[in-house]
Amino acid sequence: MNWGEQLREHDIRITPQRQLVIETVERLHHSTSEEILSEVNKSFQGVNLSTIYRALEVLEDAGLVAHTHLGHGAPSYYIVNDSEHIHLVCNICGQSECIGEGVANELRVQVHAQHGFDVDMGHLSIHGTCRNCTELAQLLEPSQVVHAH
Amino acid sequence: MNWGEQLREHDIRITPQRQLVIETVERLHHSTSEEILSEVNKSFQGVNLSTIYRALEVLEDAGLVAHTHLGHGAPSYYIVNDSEHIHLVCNICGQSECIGEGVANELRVQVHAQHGFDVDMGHLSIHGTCRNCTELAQLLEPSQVVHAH
DNA sequence: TCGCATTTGCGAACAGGTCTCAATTAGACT
DNA sequence: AGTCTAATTGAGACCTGTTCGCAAATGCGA
Repeated sequence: MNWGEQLREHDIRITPQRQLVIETVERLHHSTSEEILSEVNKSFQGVNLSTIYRALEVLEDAGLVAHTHLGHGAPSYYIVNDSEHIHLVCNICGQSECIGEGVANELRVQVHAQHGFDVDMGHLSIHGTCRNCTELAQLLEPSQVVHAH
Repeated sequence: MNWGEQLREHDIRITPQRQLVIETVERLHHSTSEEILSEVNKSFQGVNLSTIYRALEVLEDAGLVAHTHLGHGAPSYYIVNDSEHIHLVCNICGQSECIGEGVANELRVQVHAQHGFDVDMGHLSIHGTCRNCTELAQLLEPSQVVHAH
């Protein structure tokens, strides 16, 4: 099923703006609303930021895109049928890396068994300290370590 | 070691405002900056919101308090030496429940082994659908399900 | 091709958080 | 106890990310 059909299933009209948003999110893999806007505006001026937000909202409801939070700023949007992955976000350097969702399978099963809670894996962002920053921190006084955001 | 000593260790001055913030965060268990402000203002008027933010920042650096994100709005602060726990946040009803961090132990070990990444368990919030909302959703048309935030 | 509900652009408004700066104050040192 | 000074505070302007209201434009079923 292509995205046009998916939208029609949800009684959502197909517009150039929405098509642009889907294509841009797909192309950028992970992007904030501002990034999507400036990318869209490279080929079509006059598309409004609130239109981007509204498009992302309906596309998210339709299950075509999803978002997660990398860092404290704007959320990051991605195409749902991209291979499932979760994010490791470093609190110190702010960089994030994608990993397969396999490591969280045990977690999902246990949380469901023990609490009846259905984990949204795509939304899962794991914060902590990446390998690089752990190694760097060992060379520095604790007081010299500055956190991102 | 009490919090006064912990602050002095980090060359952070002890002020009535900071004491109020620590006591309030401890009393409320989970609270946003606005909630802390209005709670503090019940006993002492004139404390400023930016002071709350600055206090939370230094207390977080000193390792006394930490925050996590429940929902899309303001982050939620808590005392670190409260028994370690992680949060399940329901995307539909918006409610969150605390669970022991045991279920994520396997995740932490694997992420460290495979990626050298040190998971910040206190910051971990797991989003998804709670038992209640899963059951309710089965009684409704999909289109009737309205998500929180 | 018409009709109309949906969608858009635009600007104002809002929420959460940060910054600047003058006035105050904690705490080290007489 | 009194002095000094860097850290801290209150007040308010400002910034970023997001939502809202409304008139004009438009997708799409009939």
